[in-house]
Amino acid sequence: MFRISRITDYGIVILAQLATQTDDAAHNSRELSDQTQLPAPVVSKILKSLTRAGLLDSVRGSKGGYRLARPPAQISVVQMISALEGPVAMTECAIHPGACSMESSCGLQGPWQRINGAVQDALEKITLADIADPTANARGRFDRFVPLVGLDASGSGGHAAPNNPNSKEPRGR
Amino acid sequence: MFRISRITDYGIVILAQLATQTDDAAHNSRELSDQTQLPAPVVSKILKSLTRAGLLDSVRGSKGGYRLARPPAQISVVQMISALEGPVAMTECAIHPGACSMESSCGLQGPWQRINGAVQDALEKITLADIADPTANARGRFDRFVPLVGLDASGSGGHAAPNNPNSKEPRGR
DNA sequence: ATTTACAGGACCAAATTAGTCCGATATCTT
DNA sequence: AAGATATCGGACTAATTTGGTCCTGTAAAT
Repeated sequence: MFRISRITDYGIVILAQLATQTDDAAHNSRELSDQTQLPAPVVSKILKSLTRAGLLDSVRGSKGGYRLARPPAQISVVQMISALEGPVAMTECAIHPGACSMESSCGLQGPWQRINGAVQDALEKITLADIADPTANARGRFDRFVPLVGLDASGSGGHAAPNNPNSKEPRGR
Repeated sequence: MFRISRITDYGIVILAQLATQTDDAAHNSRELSDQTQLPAPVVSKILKSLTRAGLLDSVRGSKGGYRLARPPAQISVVQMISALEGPVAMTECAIHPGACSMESSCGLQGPWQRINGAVQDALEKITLADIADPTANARGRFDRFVPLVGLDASGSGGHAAPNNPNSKEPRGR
């Protein structure tokens, strides 16, 4: 666990797709659905969210579509996640002081704010430009090892491919 | 969103509680439930998971209970999260190469592994000793500002307090 | 005017998560 | 030896969240 949601996952795929387009034209929902192989209604929904969050500009009407609101290097992972699933907040108290009724007795708000800040810093440094850069994909791969407690074999799969009611085989994104 | 699960949240509270105990005695489930004000069955369940993951040692029978398996400084946030909700993996492909059927067409495994690594690094550096240290709580608070996209007012609350079917007021953890 | 495409939500089904409970086993006390 | 106290492991249910679809309205181009 500790995953981003599927919608966010898809959203980043879509953003990466848009980042690779060299022209400045608007790309419509159907086109992006074809390119990413993601279900059209889902793509549409995600594009709307990204637009509302200010990551995309939209053009209505015929010849309309979407384009990045700013250069890929200025769109961080934090922004992408925030756009699609709300602020990066590992706990309620990390960003909403006063929301938790136990706040007075539980002395963990401070630590959580620190932890959350550390995660945000890490995610802030990585941008859409890094993600969409094809050479970056090969670099940085398996270049570190982090021992995991409880890394059991129950990989449980799932989470990355859209549900396909007809086949047990995930058809992937 | 992008939250840890409630169980993990509780688990860290429990671990912090155990870390503050100065004696080397085993503390039982009921005692910890009283101290943390968390529902007894939930505390029990969490303690079992933490034991299975190797973060706690358990003692059976009368006078039995739980104690930390090692010093708080040697228990990182990554380990705590991993123990209760599986490995820290923002996407499937970040830790399970081959699990996603789109892996060949989607060029994002590399980036995701990097992103995941960055988050793990951040979470690795913070330990139970930091969390349980009362002076650390005051420090590190509001000492940074990270602009968030989409930080709307829909705080939506919730997630931090156990469900109480009888009262609409969350009774907190 | 018609066509194309975004905007915003309502809505349902499926999957996850939270929380409870039970029988079995191990250990201490008397 | 018997009884009391705790953990162990897992089954089970209810509530919440998420994923995904669809429908009505609005804006722009032809």
